[in-house]
Amino acid sequence: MSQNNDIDTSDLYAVRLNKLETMRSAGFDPFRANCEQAHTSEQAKALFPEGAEEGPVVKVAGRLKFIRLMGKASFVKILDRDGIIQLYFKRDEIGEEAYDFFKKLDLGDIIGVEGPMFKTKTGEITVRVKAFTLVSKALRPLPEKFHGLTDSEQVYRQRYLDLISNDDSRRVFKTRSRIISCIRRYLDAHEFMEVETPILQAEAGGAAARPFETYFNALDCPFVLRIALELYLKRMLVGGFDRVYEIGRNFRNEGLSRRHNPEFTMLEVYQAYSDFRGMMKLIRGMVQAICDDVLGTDKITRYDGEIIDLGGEWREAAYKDLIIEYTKDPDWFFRSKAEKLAFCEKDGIEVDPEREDFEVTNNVFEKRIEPTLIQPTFVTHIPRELCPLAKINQEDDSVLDVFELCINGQEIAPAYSEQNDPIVQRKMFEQQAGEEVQKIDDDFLTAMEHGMPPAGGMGVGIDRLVILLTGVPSIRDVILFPAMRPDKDA
RNA sequence: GGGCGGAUAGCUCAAUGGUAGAGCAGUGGCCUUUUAAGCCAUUGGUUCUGGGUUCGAGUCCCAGUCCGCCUACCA
Repeated sequence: MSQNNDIDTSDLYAVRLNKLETMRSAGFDPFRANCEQAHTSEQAKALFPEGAEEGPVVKVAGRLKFIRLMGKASFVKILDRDGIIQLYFKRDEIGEEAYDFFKKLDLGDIIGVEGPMFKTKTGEITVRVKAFTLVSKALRPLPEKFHGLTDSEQVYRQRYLDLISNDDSRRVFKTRSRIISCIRRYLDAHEFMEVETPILQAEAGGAAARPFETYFNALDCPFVLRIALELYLKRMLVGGFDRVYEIGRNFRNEGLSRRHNPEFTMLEVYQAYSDFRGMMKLIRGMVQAICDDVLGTDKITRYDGEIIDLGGEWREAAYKDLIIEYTKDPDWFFRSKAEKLAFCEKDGIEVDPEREDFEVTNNVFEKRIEPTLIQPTFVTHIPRELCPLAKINQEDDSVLDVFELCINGQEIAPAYSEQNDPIVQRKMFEQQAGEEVQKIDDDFLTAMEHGMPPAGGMGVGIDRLVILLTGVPSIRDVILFPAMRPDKDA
């Protein structure tokens, strides 16, 4: 085994490529087709007998994250899907040739090892390596071992590097996955059925948002990516699948922000013979199940240190009461638009004066009230203009039988007693259509004319729920590959 | 779309308008229980791109690219 001495030792890639060629020319394959991982780092540690000095033989595998080479013996740490485990390589255990090979390994290389476990003098469970193999050579260096990767652009574009080097990022995405499986378990246990509806649609319905446009070649017509799940799931109610849900991606061709990614994951749930009150129980039960099964606590610490208490009953507050409380004006809803605009101006809330009266009020809600709703709050009795798909309240026809669940200063889940009167539904759509909000979906109305059972329905923004439950500040922290401009250098 | 901020070694970061540095990583050596291991030596730069001001620009000015934050759009 002779190394090429002409290589530039400052070129990290060239140095590693040279090592790789040296191995290959010595007949060693640095990229194995397989490697037995009999135990993960956590499984191995769990096998260690309480109070003992020595443990059983384990086979673990993972990526080299730390190397502490001390002459004729070394400690290293490898990372696998469960975390980190320390390995001890000793020349007298594995022989001089193997030890020399070990010393050539680089941070980032993936190895498999076998050996009995022991405890170091500081009590750390460690594998005493008897045999090992390099199973995949890393040709590029890892990010800085202490600070990890912080350059946000690289974190998003090369998320794998973020996951390798930042523990908290690993925690967040594992938690996200567990939250979603917990939601499925919860809904399945409540006899809901998971369905899949079209993402490619001729018309974007169920919400008012600008869709992404595409073209369906075989049908020779323009198509869009869905902006909501709602209208197809309600067709399921008509079809007799009276408890359905879908967890899927929605696409909205709009701006990006700390709370918005153009593709985002929605859960929508529909339960026939229920209503928005039933949805309250469902969402609270679901979130508290996640607290129990995934988080092990119902107190969430936000990135700014504030505690959110998800336990017990949740506050209920009527939209109008919140507005009156904030504006300190009991007659707010009898004021003219001009008076409301004057209030906004005085309060520093930017509003387009062309907006409808109810939109001016809703601006006050979104800008001034919603951000203050940190503790879970069901906002009820929302003005009818704000949603064309919900039932109108029987006592007060200016409001809807709906709630918007706000936690962490964000809207987490809106829920309705779903509109099932096709005549009223058409009228509501037509009123909206005047404001060029959404096109009337005649197929949907036809379905409803066949009779849709009374039902409660709810949409849960999964990304925002994960933001809340993991305590991170931005939606980009909970989406593996957030939307970004293509990298020209790539 | 608008405002503000950022971009320097593979990574994390320094550098009054005056010779571009440190730590980690790398390379060579020492070290048989380390914990961001330690010690000695050492390689590594189109300072995002393009213009301009200046005797002299990483630093000042203009334009652009990308990223972040705020804002706007967003039921």
